[in-house]
Formats: sequence, C-alpha cells, structure tokens
Amino acid sequence: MTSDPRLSLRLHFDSGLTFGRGKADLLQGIEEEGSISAAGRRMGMSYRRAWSLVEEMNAHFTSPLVDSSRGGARGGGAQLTDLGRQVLADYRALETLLREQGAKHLARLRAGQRYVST
Amino acid sequence: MTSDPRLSLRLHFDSGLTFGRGKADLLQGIEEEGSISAAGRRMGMSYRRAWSLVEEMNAHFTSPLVDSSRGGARGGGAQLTDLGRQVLADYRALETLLREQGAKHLARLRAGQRYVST
DNA sequence: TCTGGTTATGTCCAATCAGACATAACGAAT
DNA sequence: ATTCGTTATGTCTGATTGGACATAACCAGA
Repeated sequence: MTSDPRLSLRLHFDSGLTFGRGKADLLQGIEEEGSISAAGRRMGMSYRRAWSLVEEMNAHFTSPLVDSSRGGARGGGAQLTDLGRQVLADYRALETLLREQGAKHLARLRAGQRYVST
Repeated sequence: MTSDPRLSLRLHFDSGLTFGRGKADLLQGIEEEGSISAAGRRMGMSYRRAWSLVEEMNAHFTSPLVDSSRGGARGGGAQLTDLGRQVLADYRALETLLREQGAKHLARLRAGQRYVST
C-alpha cells in the first residue's frame, strides 16, 4: 500500500462521515480489482463489510464514489466514479502531506511510545 | 479551540495508541486548568472518562504526559509534564499543517458531501 | 435454461465502548 | 478532627460495532 503502515490518518467530517485508511484502501482496491468482493478479499474483509462501507461512502456524497453493476458473464463488478477517484486522490495527498511535511512531529510523537500489554 | 471544528485528525500509532482531538483538547484543558476534573468539566466529559484517557495516554509512553497529585487544600491537581506539552504541541502542529497545507484537498473532500439522515 | 460470480440485504451474536453511579484515599488548611 | 475538592478505582448497563451466516436478485454466456 502507498502509506506508512505505522500511521493511519482518520478524518472526521461534520457531515458525519469518517474516512480513514480502511475506506481509502477499499476504494483503491475496487479501482484496481474492478469489484467490491475482490477488493474485500484482498484486504481480508468480508464482502458484507466491504459493501457496507461502500454504501456508507456513497450515502455521504451527493453522487456515488462507486458505480456497481450485477449479473452478466463475470457476475458484475464495480468501478470508481470520477468523484471516487478524486476523493481517493485527495485523501492520499493528505496522507503524503502528513507523512512528509509532518515527519519531524510524527517522529517525536512516536519516540517516547511503547507497546502496551493490555 | 485552536482547530477547525469541522475537521478532526486522528492518528493511529502501531503502539496501539489512538490520539485525536479529544485527547489533545483534554491535555490542553489540564494544562490550562491545572486539574483533570476541571478539564473534563470544561469539555462536558465525566471525570471518570477524563481520568481513563489520561491513564491510557500515560500508559502508552515511557514516561507520563500528565503528572497528578491528590489531597491538600485544593484537593490536588494535575499538570502536563514536558513530554505532555511536547506531545500536545506536535499534535497541534500536525493539525495546523493539515489544515493549512491541505486546505485545497480538504475543501474538495468536503465539497460533495451532504448531511445524512441515518 | 442453467451456471457462476457478483451485487444487495437481512439477521443474529459477541465484543467492545461510553456513560452513569458509587466509593475510597488523600492531605493542606481550618 | 473535620472539611473539601480532587485523584483513583470498581461495577453495571445500554449502545454501538464487527463478524459470521444466510439468502435473494441479477444477467451474459455456454
């Protein structure tokens, strides 16, 4: 994946939408796999959950991020809409911004941390 | 508060610590009020919860972020340690970085969102 | 017409989390 | 000794969340 596994950025919008690594990776998986279920499998996520997240994202925008169709030879599939690609790109850009420009602060934040048993 | 109420940044560290606006505001409240309970009250948070968050933060660092004492004329109190102040400052810096440098991306992300009934 | 992989949904249970309450310990000042 | 505001914990319950299953609908192609 493109982002630092040691850090995860989650954005809470006042629309009620929470958008973090999980949804971003899911969108990216859909884009690359062409299907919600394949993207879910790749992430070790049940189809039920993947679909729920897609539904949630679609519901929070005035137009869907994911465009899906069912039936047909290959069962159906899903693709990102232009908006979906833009949302993904913007999130990735923020991730990169944080990781690169915020490196010093992140390093300091991590410096004194330890793994906790409980 | 210093940060955009419309956006909240939450960091997931692989230490297991999750650090977002809530804990940052709590630390800031403790610094300004000199007490965990006063900080909690100010945020409309029960003392139980505020104390739990402090305990969690302290446990995730090799040295505490909050230094507390009990008893005495004023009942006791709490202050941030140097590490506590540094953690708060670093988080605020990341917030600012995100808000300022990421303004364009954030604006785009918000642009198409709508409030959702359920 | 049958198949197969996918989308689309419902339901249920366990686990985790948040809030409410309750209580004890503490110690400087009076 | 009593008081008072705070720190420090325990417990309980309701709400939210996540995971596991189960099932129906869909439709190009064989």
